[in-house]
Amino acid sequence: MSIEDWTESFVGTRNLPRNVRDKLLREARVVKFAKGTEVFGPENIPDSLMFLYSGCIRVSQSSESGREIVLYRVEAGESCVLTTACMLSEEAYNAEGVAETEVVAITLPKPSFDRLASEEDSFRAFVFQAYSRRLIDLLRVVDDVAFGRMDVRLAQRLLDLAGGDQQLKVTHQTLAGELGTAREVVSRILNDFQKRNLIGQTRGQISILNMSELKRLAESV
Amino acid sequence: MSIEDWTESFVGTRNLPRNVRDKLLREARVVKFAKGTEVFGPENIPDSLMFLYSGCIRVSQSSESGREIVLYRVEAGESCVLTTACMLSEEAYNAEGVAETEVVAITLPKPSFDRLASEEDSFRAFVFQAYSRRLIDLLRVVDDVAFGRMDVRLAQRLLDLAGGDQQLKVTHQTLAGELGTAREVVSRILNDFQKRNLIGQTRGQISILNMSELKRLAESV
DNA sequence: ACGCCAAGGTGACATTGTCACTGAAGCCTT
DNA sequence: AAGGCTTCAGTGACAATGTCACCTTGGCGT
Repeated sequence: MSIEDWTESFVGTRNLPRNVRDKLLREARVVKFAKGTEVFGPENIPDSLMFLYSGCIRVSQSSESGREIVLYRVEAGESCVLTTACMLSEEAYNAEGVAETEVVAITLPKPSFDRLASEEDSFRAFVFQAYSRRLIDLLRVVDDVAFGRMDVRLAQRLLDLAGGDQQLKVTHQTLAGELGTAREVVSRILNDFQKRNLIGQTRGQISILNMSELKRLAESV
Repeated sequence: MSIEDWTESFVGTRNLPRNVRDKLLREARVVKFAKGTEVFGPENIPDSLMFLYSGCIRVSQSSESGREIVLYRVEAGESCVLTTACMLSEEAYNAEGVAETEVVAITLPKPSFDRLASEEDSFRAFVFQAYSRRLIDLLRVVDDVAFGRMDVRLAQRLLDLAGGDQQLKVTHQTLAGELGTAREVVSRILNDFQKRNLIGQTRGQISILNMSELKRLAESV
């Protein structure tokens, strides 16, 4: 599929009438972000709605003390509502989105967005759904951070990031940033995992040795 | 203002044409909840959108282990979007809303909501704004829980709940539930506050003795 | 007066966060 | 190959927070 056909990629647009989609293709702009680039941040609030055509955006929040926590990831086909949320309610916030891979996004100017949200039920449902998903994501984060054990959360995140693989290239510091904790804590727990032969470690790399046991730990709520 | 005029109470409806408002008054239902009642919960998901005419709903999340944390409060004039969020994305969640005072709410059936969101810009903006506010609220909660010091958070919450007053009727357990921590932790910190003459305590009651110093502590991010 | 129950206190211990270091691995440059 | 730099990880001490078991107290109803 060529990028000209991006309306095909989103559940909110793929069922729209052909003429509406053609209009969208004219009105929207396609934007690319290199891996590692900031897509949005406290200093950099886009004034249009964004849809992710391809790639992955990591949305995280950071404290003054330098700690960081990953809130969720925006994947292809999803919409990034946090920027719009912030646009609407003019409160400060300190979340930022970083392109985790190369990212191709569609930005829709606010007037086009408004018209679409008003005229097209399926598009409006898509946007509401996007908001809802993020709310639920954040509920999950709150639950984890407030009530979860760090070793369990780390086990979960290892499995998530590995994505079925056994090898995993990630530093302790990065894992700490995923979970909103300190590197030392991650190191302690990983060393414990290693002693229990759940994982092996080399510099910047982790290999899962006992996936089933790690899963058991991750689910031992 | 009589309750017949509720469309006057919401920024999303008060500027609608008279005939639209009249239609709303016919379609919506007015619901009351007694203080302490569960407005929604994991077992009890309403299938309509709710607007709070009067009172206050405390939205909290609880863990299996019995701990609890207050996510935000829905005040009069606001909309409670979490229920809709959950309706849309059919994921489980364990947040619940409890009427903190007597509550009068307006429930709008989904078809009416859809029509309104489609036809009326100001109503749609109102709903988006409601979603946005909750997203921002949750970002704040994540920030506090992940990075905040408990004594600072407790000082903030005391001042919030006191609302300018000096006296405050609240138990340690309730405060723990506000912050997502354990009663013992609250007791420890309150005893520390007392030793420093910031507050006085009797059973079920706290009096703020040194408001300015408590504020200083609450803002010492 | 009595018993009951919710509210709160306490000490021991586990987990997590912070700080100040140290050591080690990889990657330059020469 | 040798040195030197930077990033990554390990460590011990301590502080903050969470958990557990158990105790005391205040207020209430009978």
